[in-house]
Amino acid sequence: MYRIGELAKAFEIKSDTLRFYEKQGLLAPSSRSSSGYRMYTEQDKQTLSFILRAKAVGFSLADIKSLLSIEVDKANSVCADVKALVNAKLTDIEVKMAELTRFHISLQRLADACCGSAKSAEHCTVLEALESDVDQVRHEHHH
Amino acid sequence: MYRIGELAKAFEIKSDTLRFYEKQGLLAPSSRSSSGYRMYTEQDKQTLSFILRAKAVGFSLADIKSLLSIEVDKANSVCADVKALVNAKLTDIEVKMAELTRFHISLQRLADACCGSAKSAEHCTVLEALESDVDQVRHEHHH
DNA sequence: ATAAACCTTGGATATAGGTCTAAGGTCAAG
DNA sequence: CTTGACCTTAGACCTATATCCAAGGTTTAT
Ligand SMILES: [Zn+2]
Ligand SMILES: [Zn+2]
Ligand SMILES: [Zn+2]
Ligand SMILES: [Zn+2]
Repeated sequence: MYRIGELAKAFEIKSDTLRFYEKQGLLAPSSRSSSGYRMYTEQDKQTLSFILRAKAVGFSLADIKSLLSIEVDKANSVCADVKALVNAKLTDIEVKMAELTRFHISLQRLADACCGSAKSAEHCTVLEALESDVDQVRHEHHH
Repeated sequence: MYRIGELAKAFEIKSDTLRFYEKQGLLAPSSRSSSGYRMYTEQDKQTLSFILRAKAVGFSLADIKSLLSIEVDKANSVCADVKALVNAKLTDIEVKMAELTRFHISLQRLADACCGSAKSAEHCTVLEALESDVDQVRHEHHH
């Protein structure tokens, strides 16, 4: 069992953030101590880890809540609902990954084309590489 | 040449957003009409496309500005600087992709394990699938 | 027994990224 | 030559996601 400050420190966030998540319905401690302290279990810690990872890849707190709420509501849901929600999130992720891949290709092409020397970048065609639709970027490089 | 409203409409954003990007130093129209209207070129349109794609994959406007500024500053930069910045962004992208992949695996595992039927999801172990570190999720599924 | 950490409610402030309003000027169509 | 769409600026306002602070009280650690 972790107290709020311990859990916060473990993830390098503030206690305030945990109270905030609680208010937002994302993560409530599994119990309170007799003196009223929030007591977080390993399970809570896992959930927090999930929340932070989801945030890191661009899900909003609302998105995350909807994922977490599957658990809460599952007594009242049917598998078809669960599966539909999960599949929707899978699609979101696939879209994000496709965009990232596209970006990576552009930037990689640029990095490859740039000599990386200490000479002026005057002719280094960054934006061309970034903006053009793949394939036809020419790098007859300078210097 | 596009007027602000035309360009905005083409990307389904507000004219306000374009003015905002201009104030933030992200994208200024190449010229103004005699009456002061912002006039955007094809090149500007390409840059906007770049900005929006970068945003869509989670780069902040500040990040994007730093990428765009390579172009602006390149007369004063050397290839080494350009390459360093680009490589840093490549690393960012790789990190995001790794996280997304991890997420995708978790969710996919869940989707696979869930029967998707109209029966109660009471035993559908969503959070277990989401939270556990890969590999050891057991789905001896219900019903 | 004192400090450090925690609790509460409630509100202020911050940052990012817009979105809207007010008060006016410009332009194309009928 | 009027109407309605579009433009200008400056600044107010909004949401999401926190972070901080106040005031007053309790608990835990040393
Ligand atoms: Zn170069
Ligand atoms: Zn070079
Ligand atoms: Zn199921
Ligand atoms: Zn099922």
